[in-house]
Amino acid sequence: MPATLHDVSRLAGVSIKTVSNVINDYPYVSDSTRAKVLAAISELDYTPNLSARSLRSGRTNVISLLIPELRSAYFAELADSVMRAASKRGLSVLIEQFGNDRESELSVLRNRRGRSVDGILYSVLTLEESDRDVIAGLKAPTVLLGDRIFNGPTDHVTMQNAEGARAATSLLLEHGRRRIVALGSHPGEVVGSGGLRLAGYREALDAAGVDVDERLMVPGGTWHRADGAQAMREFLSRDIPFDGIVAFNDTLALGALRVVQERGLRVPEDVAIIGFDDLDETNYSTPTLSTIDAGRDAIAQRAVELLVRRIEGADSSEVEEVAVPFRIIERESTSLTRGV
Amino acid sequence: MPATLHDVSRLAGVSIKTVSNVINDYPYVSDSTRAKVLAAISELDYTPNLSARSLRSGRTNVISLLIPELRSAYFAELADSVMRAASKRGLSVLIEQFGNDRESELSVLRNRRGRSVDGILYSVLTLEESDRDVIAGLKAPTVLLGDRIFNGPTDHVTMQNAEGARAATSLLLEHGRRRIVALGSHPGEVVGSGGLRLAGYREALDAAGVDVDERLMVPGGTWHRADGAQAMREFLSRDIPFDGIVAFNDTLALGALRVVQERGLRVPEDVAIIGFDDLDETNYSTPTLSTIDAGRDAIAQRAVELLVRRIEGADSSEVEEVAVPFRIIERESTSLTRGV
DNA sequence: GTGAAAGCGCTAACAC
DNA sequence: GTGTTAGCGCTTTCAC
Repeated sequence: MPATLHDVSRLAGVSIKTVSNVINDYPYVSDSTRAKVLAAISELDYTPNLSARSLRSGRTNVISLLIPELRSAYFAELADSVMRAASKRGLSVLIEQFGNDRESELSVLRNRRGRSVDGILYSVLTLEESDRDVIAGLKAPTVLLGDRIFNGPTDHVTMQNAEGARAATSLLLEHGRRRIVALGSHPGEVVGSGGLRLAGYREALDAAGVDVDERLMVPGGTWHRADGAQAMREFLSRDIPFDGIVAFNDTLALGALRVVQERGLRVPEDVAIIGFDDLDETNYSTPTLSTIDAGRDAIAQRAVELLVRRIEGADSSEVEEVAVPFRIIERESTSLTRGV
Repeated sequence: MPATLHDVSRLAGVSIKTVSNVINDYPYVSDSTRAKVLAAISELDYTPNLSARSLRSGRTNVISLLIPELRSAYFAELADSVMRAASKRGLSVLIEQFGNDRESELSVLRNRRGRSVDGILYSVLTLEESDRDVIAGLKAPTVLLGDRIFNGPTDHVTMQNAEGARAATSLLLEHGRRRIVALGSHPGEVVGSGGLRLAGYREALDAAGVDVDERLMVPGGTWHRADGAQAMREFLSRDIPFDGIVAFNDTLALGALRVVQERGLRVPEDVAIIGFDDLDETNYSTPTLSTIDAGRDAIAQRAVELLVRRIEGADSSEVEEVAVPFRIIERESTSLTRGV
């Protein structure tokens, strides 16, 4: 039976309010009273009951992070960033996974009901602008991450997908590559990270006056390593000439890297490869992987910041759209080939 | 202002108790009453206030998972397994990271106080048997994971470290390797995954009548990829002959793999490598990595099961020590070398 | 089958 | 500076 405020107040010989004052750092408590109370707290090993506090205050100090899956390195690193940012503000993070298909994503959104969190960070995977009512129906302030829904009902933090992909593609072009595979595009997709990155790829080719060959746009399933490997195997079997790969995330790139080398092609000499996300791992592949750092850490920080603002309610201003800057990181998989 | 039970009862024209009965599937409610109540709930978009429910019931339906860091693939995969197991039992998981050193681990344990969770799964990194009072001081039923504390104050689920490492080493021995590096050992460590795996390594060598060479025991820092790479660079600079590596986790193995290949050594021809953990990624390295599947998924399931038993309080029996079985998974990094 | 009412532990308005 | 007290929304005992 854990001790309550009441127990503490009795032991310290003061009222319950005084104990509460001490706990909440209310300044006007005499030093001697404070000492008595602290002694009682420590003797009883008292800890506040957070459920009671939440009930009373209407705040839980917990936020939810909705992501497709934690096993993906990108989301693990994102979750880590979010937890650090949240912890600075005294918030805990409850992670909820929804998998990789639209049905389970919808179902998690609909069934989570008011899970008694103060706010929600939701990394959209498959939903679209037309699903905005599902998002508006969430029972807590929400900030969207990801790139499928713009002008949604809530604040939104995103990365510069098109610009990043454009820079990645331009880098390969500068290195003299002309037959560049876009790995991870989904046929006909215009929104979402895939669609936007594909647009950036096209822009770069156009700007350089290089023909766009639809056969070089290789779909990448759910962007896992196996998808990258599988897609490249299939692509290689079609004997289409190529000398570079812009992969739409690092995991795809690493899968492709493996397959390309398996076939005896050298990276970067025969095929230059660049990914997207700057996962820890890209520093340790053979060769190390060039990539776009899309600003995952900044995204987490801005998102938590915006969410806290909404939670505090101090700010009922216009919905914000924030795009954080990206950085191009060149490593071995594209190096030493300038001017070829 | 969210609707309360009271609002619902008023709209449905019944008492608050009846609404509560409907929500909690109490059987003796007439169909017509139930229908009225459900209609009111849906009209008001009512969701129970979990804080109030927790305050009243003393249960939060949340468990904490304490791990060193989510960015490590192993812990991301473990967290995923735990969340799935927990979700089957209606529990949410609050992940708390404590980093990689003893001080922060202790500090998180001490300061988390009664964070109002029903139970705690704690993956021990640096604490030892002598720290058992810190663990006993946790304010909720706890199940330990990992391999530093046996005969602790709580249930404990572990993997077969020594047996797994022994099997891994034996595999290389069977392939004719005699100069096998133990990567990730910490000098003088006897407890913990590192100490146990090193013991298994020694056992295998002894059983095969192969001399143990202390110079082949290479420390691996915090078992990250960079540690594996760094340790192997240093080891290679010392020109000690070797033909195999038993790495104490997959991440170390992947870091080592990279460095070994960088130096022009062929895997598995010149150096056979085997890891530990069966990370998703080991299927996609070049070459694919042989490894020990230590049963991460089974560990998560058993741990949640044990924790739930303690939470329900139905069972105050003896503390349990559970070791889940392991599996050896042979891939390219050790293949084609039998009998060399 | 349904209703009235107590109380979980805390915070904060208000009184002294 | 400190004490009293109402009430957050829910579950549950006990009447009816």
